[in-house]
Amino acid sequence: MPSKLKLYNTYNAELEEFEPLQAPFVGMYLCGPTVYGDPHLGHSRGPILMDILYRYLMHLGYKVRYVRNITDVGHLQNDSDDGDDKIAKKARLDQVEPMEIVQKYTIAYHKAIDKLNVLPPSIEPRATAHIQEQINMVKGIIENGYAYEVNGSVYFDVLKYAEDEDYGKLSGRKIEDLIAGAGEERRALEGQDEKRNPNDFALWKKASEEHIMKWESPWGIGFPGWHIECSAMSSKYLGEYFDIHAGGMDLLFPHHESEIAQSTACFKHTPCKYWLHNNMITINGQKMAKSLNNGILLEEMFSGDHHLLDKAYSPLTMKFFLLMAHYRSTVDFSNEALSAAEKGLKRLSNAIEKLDELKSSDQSEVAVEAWKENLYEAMNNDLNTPKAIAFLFEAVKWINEISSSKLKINEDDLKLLSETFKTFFFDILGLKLEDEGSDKERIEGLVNLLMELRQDAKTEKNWAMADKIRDDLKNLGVDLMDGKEGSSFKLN
RNA sequence: GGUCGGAUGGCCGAGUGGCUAGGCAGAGGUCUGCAAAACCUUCUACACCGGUUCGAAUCCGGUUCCGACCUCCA
Repeated sequence: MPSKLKLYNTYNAELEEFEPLQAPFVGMYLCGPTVYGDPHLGHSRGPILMDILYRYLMHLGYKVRYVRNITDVGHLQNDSDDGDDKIAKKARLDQVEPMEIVQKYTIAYHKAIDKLNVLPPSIEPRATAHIQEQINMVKGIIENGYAYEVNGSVYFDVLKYAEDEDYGKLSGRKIEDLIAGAGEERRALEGQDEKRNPNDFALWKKASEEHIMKWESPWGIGFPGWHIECSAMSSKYLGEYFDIHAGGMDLLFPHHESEIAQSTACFKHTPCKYWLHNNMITINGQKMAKSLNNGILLEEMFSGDHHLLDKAYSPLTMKFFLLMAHYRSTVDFSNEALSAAEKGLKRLSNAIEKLDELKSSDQSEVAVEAWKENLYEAMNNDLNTPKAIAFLFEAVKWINEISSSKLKINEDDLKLLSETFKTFFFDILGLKLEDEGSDKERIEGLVNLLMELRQDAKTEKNWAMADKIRDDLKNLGVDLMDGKEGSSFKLN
């Protein structure tokens, strides 16, 4: 292998060579979804990024433990809310148990994510199943003097922490700016009067009477602060210092910054070595927001049932589309861009299907070895999937030319080309050939029969009949193509 | 307002001091009864203004525009 994997570490704001703490083992953590609603586009990018990383690390021979949590302790509903637990609130509206909501949307999340051919994580812990771990961590932080209790709530003492540690390093913020930015409005917000400093954040919150999801703790009945769950679960399953922690850029501050502070306050060192952050998704150039009425659920994307979508886009089209952009760039969804991805993926898929039928020659006019190195080089350069895909398209051109005998390749090169192409397509990028349905064989037989009839018509120069067969089949979603060696067909 | 990131051809998107990114769309051609597919060829580019340099889309400064975060919550 010519180069080593390099990842952009947000923590140091630079590209760094990836060195596992304890090779060949790698531990990685992704902040998972809050399961109080149907999964939308924004829920897909993190898992897809991590899926690529997970697959690639395993491909490189690492033994990876991948932890992706389910946040099932919701808190506030949204910015206009009044302090109820997010999940509990919805539960009351729907007259069901909170865990029923959690169950429903966890399943919805899995269903949608599975369609993207994303591998399941090694461990998928739930926040509600780790309350004790969270309490223990809060205790540890209090013992170390970085948190204080007020009226049954526990807050992290940011100023105290900032005296000893570099608070704000991850998100590039200075504590002075944060203090200066604390305006009047903040004081009006719930719980602010209990804090010593507006920047302090809750580790444990006292639960009100109506609050449904609550637990006993040394500080009374309450529920954990948001940030602590990831710290508690990642340290439990990956250790107090692990390799990779990832999430969306929107989580950089305050969530990840707080995780670092909590872990450092509790364990005396940062939680992990590499921080990866994927950029956000926009739709027609605008961010996805309820107020803009442009939020798209994953199921809506797959069914096409949304006012901004011209048609349905398959899960793999969507995955491929996301992979055509680098994970640290924003990616803009539009019908035009999605259909471009759809056609591009088809081009790759067609090439894969041709791969096994290629004939080798004695000589080779293709630099397969260098091409393979380019592919790895692209992946090693901070998982540059768009570049890797560009190289796959280069190979598509070769495959097509070899197929039409315009280019020669010898047996060894063909084998290498085929193996490498398939490895990247299936194993590393996690793509699949789109399912053409279970009746495939029967359809093939039927279409072959019609093609024979059409061939007879053509022999008799009965063009009207030949065209009728072709056109009617096209209306049924079967495209006929006449080639030198007879006709072939493709299902749409 | 603060912090950070971005602005590439009709669309999407890599790249980076001198060498074709790639996909989609467009144009011409090969093939074909016609068409499609495939292949070949090809057009459109680096927001704006200065500067550094033999040379800048790439580095530096400024301008404009866009995005994320900057509160409780997730």
